[in-house]
Amino acid sequence: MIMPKVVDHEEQRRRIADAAVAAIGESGLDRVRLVDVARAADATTGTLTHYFDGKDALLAAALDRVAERLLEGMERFQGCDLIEMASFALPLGEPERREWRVWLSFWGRAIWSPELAAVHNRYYERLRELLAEDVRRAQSRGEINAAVDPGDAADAVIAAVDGVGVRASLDPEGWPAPKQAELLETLLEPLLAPPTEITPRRKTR
Amino acid sequence: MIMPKVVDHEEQRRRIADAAVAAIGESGLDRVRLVDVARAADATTGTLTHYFDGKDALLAAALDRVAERLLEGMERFQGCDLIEMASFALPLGEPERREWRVWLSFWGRAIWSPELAAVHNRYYERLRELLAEDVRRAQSRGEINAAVDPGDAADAVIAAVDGVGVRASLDPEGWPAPKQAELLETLLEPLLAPPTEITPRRKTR
Amino acid sequence: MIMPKVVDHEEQRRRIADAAVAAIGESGLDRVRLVDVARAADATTGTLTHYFDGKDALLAAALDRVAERLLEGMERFQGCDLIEMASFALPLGEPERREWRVWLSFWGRAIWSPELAAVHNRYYERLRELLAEDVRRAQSRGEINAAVDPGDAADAVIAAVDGVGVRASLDPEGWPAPKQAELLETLLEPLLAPPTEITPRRKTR
Amino acid sequence: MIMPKVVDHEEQRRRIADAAVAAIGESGLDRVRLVDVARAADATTGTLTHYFDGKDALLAAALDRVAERLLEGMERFQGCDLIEMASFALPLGEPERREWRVWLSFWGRAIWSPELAAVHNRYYERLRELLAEDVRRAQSRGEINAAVDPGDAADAVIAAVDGVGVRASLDPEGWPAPKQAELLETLLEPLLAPPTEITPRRKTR
DNA sequence: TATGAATGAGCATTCATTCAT
DNA sequence: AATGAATGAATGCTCATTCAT
Repeated sequence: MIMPKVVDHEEQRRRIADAAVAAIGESGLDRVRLVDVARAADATTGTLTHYFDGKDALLAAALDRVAERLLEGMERFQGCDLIEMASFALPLGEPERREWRVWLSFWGRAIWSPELAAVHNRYYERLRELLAEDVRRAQSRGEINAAVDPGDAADAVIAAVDGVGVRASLDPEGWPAPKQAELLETLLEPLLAPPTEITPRRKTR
Repeated sequence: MIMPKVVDHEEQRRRIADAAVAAIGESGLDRVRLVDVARAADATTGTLTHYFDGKDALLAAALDRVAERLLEGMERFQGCDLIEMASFALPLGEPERREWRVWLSFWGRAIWSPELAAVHNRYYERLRELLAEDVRRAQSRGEINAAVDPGDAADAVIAAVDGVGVRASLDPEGWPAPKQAELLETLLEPLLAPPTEITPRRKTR
Repeated sequence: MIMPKVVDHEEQRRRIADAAVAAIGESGLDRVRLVDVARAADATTGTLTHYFDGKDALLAAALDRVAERLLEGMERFQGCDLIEMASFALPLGEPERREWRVWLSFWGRAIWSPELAAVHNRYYERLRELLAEDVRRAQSRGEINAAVDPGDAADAVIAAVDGVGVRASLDPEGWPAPKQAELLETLLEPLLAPPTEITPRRKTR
Repeated sequence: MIMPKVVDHEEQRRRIADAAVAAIGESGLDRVRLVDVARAADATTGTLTHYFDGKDALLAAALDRVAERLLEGMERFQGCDLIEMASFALPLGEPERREWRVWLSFWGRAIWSPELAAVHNRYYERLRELLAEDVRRAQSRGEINAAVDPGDAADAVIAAVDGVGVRASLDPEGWPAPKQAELLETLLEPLLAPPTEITPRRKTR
């Protein structure tokens, strides 16, 4: 069987989009130029236009990649303790901080761009579903008060992670990993506590 | 007695910075041009450079103004119920949504600009202090469990507001005012609840 | 007798023109701004326009001042040995180097500006006259061969000084004072030598 | 064998630099705009930035070209009588006057720019070497007094040419070709005269 | 496919000049 | 006379996009 010499179009797109993420993480969304992306992808700007209809499309693809990876990260921790799982979405280490920088940069653009906003909302929907599923599972195991609406709980987790993540991203020095985790716990523990006579879980860390 | 020559320099700076906020709110931080600000300030670009050392300095001043106003907004509600007060910081109406758009746009830049990050962090510090004060007051009135650390509670409120605000800003249609308020309540109520028989556990660290 | 409160207009013009010379000497003719001159004159740009019709006129006045001072410098050494006198016009020390920088900067402009060229040529005429006078005097004292045309000799001195001065201005490190003086001597000594038995060759053309 | 892709990068740079020289010769160094150069090079300003890092770099390249051509001009006359050769470096005709205008304009800038000064000094060094070589040759033929130091003689020629050239450039009307040549002769003939019975005075310093 | 030369609109910035006080 | 706020034309530079090879 002869492998076609031509490159896999989709694979190339993904490769370039990843390069864009890297380039954005390097110099910021506002400052990134097409040549920066090209350089990061080991290609030329001309090549980029073969695969994307202009810069906006490329950036949208980059956002998509980030969202995809964030989601995959969450999926890996499915089944774990919910708060623990959520905390892994925080910018605890340098690689995560990097992804957060990119992710956060896109917020400011998404407000003005329906296309980017759509990517964000699609991601939030999937994440919410994923989390709600976990909540339901935990409730069936009696670990979370059954009175809590799984969707609401998921939204709460999302908001808590975003809120803590923003703060930590803007002041990385002031927010080392433990401090972030603690704040997340402070916010979510009462909500996701087991429906006992209210003995909140002991802190393990 | 100071006899100002012709114009009050500081007043002009403020006026122009406010115009910048308006312009950013109109077209977005990335797309705003100096002429847009000038137009909004009823001036020319040349005038802007009289008062600011270039575009970056002007944008930083704009961020300062937004932060100032957000803080002032919070101060107005001091003494009210904490959750109620916090909810007034959410993008519930169009004017607030506008401010949030600007505020949020700056996050993406602040990550790459120490100057902007400093403005943000300064604001967060002051906000935290203000909220912590309120928490202490509520505790002294017995409205909040005395075991809760006021600073931690303040951080929690900030994170919750930011988290909900981001979500609502990215999807204004999907997050009408009541839904925002509910999510905020879901997040904060257990934490800031009166010290019923259910004593939330003390923090160990 | 009442001294009028009003400033001496001419005196002010001179003061400002001198400030312009200083400012040019600081940052170069191309880069000097009106505000720089104003600052150097301890005035504001508005004041400058009271005394000069725009930047060009001010610069022309500055050139005039430099020429004036160069000429005055030469006059002080009148009567001395001609070569010695000429060498005092070279950029031997820092203050002279400074004047030369300004003077030289104007050459590039004078080429394109009849006004500035006129200042230069006027200065050259006066300098030539002054030098020719000295040559005549030296000839009458028998110190210079009488066959030499005083005007030609003056032109030769001017050219020699300019030629050496340019070289030294472009490479101050490579042309310390003694080296400049030597080259000037090499160029002028044979010409301005006493009328020894060696009759300088007759001009053929 | 090198197969140039599409255009010869260096060739293009030279073409543009030459266009810059032409543009400077047209309107002067101070007034020349990037668009003028672009127009002269039959290109756009954008193209210029492909080949040069901004205006300064382009101007420096232009200076380099002028120096190159001046040197080439001198090389063509190598072996001729030295004074005759030197006189060909003077602004005798319109094309030479043009080159001189450009060359002279750069003097005023080089004072403030180490980069430009370096170009000038490099050129002077090469020219000095070339002239000194010629002097040595003439000495071996007995045409120039062997007591004269070739390097010093070369410096003298350079200074004389520069001195006369400046004067002529500032007042082209007053300095027709013959007058320039005569002054040059007046300055250099005694120095470069054949070693007749008249021993040139020994250097004292 | 891929390259990179070329384009040119867009924009911040500079700065001489004007003018009301 | 002097100030300095305001103007706005001028211009270098950036960079996404196009296109011939």
